[in-house]
Amino acid sequence: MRSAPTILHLDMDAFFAAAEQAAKPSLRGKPVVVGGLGPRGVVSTASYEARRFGVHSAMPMAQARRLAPNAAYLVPRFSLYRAVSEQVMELLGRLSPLVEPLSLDEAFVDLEAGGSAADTASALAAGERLRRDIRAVTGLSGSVGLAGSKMLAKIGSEQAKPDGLVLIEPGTERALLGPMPVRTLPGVGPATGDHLRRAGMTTVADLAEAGEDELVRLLGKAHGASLYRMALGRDDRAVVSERDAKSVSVEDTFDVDLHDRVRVRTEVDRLADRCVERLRAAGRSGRTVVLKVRRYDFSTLTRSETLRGPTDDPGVVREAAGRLLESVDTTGGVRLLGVGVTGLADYTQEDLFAQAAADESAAASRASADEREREPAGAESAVGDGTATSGAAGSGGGGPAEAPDAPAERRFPAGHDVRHREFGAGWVQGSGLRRVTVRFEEPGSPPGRVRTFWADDPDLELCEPLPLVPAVAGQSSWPASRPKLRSASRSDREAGRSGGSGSGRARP
DNA sequence: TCTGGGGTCCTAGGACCC
DNA sequence: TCTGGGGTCCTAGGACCC
Repeated sequence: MRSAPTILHLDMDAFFAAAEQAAKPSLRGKPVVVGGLGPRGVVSTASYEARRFGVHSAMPMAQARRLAPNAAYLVPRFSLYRAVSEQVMELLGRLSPLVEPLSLDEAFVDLEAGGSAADTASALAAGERLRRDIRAVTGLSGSVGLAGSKMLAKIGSEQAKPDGLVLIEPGTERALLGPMPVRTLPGVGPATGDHLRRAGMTTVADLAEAGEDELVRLLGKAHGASLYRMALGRDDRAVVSERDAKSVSVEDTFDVDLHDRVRVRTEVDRLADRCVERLRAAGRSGRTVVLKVRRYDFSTLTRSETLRGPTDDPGVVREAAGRLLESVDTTGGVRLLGVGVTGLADYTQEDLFAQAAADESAAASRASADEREREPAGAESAVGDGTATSGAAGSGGGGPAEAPDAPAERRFPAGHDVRHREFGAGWVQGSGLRRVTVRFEEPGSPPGRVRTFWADDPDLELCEPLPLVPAVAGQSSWPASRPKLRSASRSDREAGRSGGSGSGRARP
């Protein structure tokens, strides 16, 4: 607890949706929903316009479509959000070396450690200046909470939303928290909330009154004790930058439940490979392999195996995951599979035995891995205009790995940026039936017009997201414009492969 | 057409060791 | 040895967060 409100919490407003609206002028002021477009997708972020229809995060997409049929539905574009996030984090870094990112759109900043504020007036000034800078550099709005602790700074930014700033003066915490619902406190979710309500506690004041012993009895040692402290407004957690990841995992939910054991095993292998890719990219290795299985009835189980030493070998992880799969009953169908690695160490291969054993199987399996790179072609549409938006039905089993044997068709995912040789920059409003509908507009432009092309039109190229605000001299650069991004080279590859057949615009 | 994907932390029981 | 206790590792599951 500090006597001055020098802990800042920043939370970008409806981040993914707001970034899409900034990128697509025709969507500004309209309901926008970002999330998975497949049959089992959920909402990542809804714009404030969409929230008025009752759409919110984690809601099944199907329900969102019922509530807001005319909203624009877009898949997340993480390369765009990461680029904007880097701009924002760079601005935070100017306030203090002590910045703790919580996600792409959220962070704590220790203003005192940065020497940028030591009292209420200067903290307020820093917060307001930050909000102005964020808008100038990214075109987006963020909300700021300022307080003497992390918890209250976060509660402050929540209260400030959207596009505001709230400063909680140290000393006023208990009076402010008292009447609030218990769910306001971090760590109180649906289960704990119910638990407390059944015990007759609905407000933060109720918790403070109950006392620590009662809360520990109810919720367990760690949770009870920390909740009691929070209820009193006590929170001494420091802002910490640079936390090492403790696990790496990947998982896939399939459009249709998997029943074929062989197919399940194949998917586990692919997930193991993807997991190891990420592990290696982070320069780490891990000792415990975790398999996650969600069955047809949503029951979820995990099985884990700890190796003798850390590994980053795909063969070793595949085989461990495969062994774990043996112990799982999958009759009835599999909805989700996941493979993870924990017990991370910095990249050091200690287990030479495992390494040697793995090398053989890795070599064998790698040969077949290349065959499965393709993605399914399908019909999808970004705008809720009644167009069908089935997600890539494929031939039978469904799911992310399913690919038709038809000649490769270029994919134009709804919402992604494209460039046309004649018409310039735009984005994919819908695709399917070998056609692509593009709206030609970009961040600085007025709302643009729609045109439709054949999917194999050589004049049409998928491209990287554009900056949301034109670059200004002296301002931070646009991270996405750096050449290292993988997806750029990938779309080049795909474009190169589609040559041959005749081109020309379609006018359906 | 119910329910994503990537994480973190905590609990609890059993094994195993001293 | 009739009976104790603590510490650590492993495994499985659950709550929570964005």
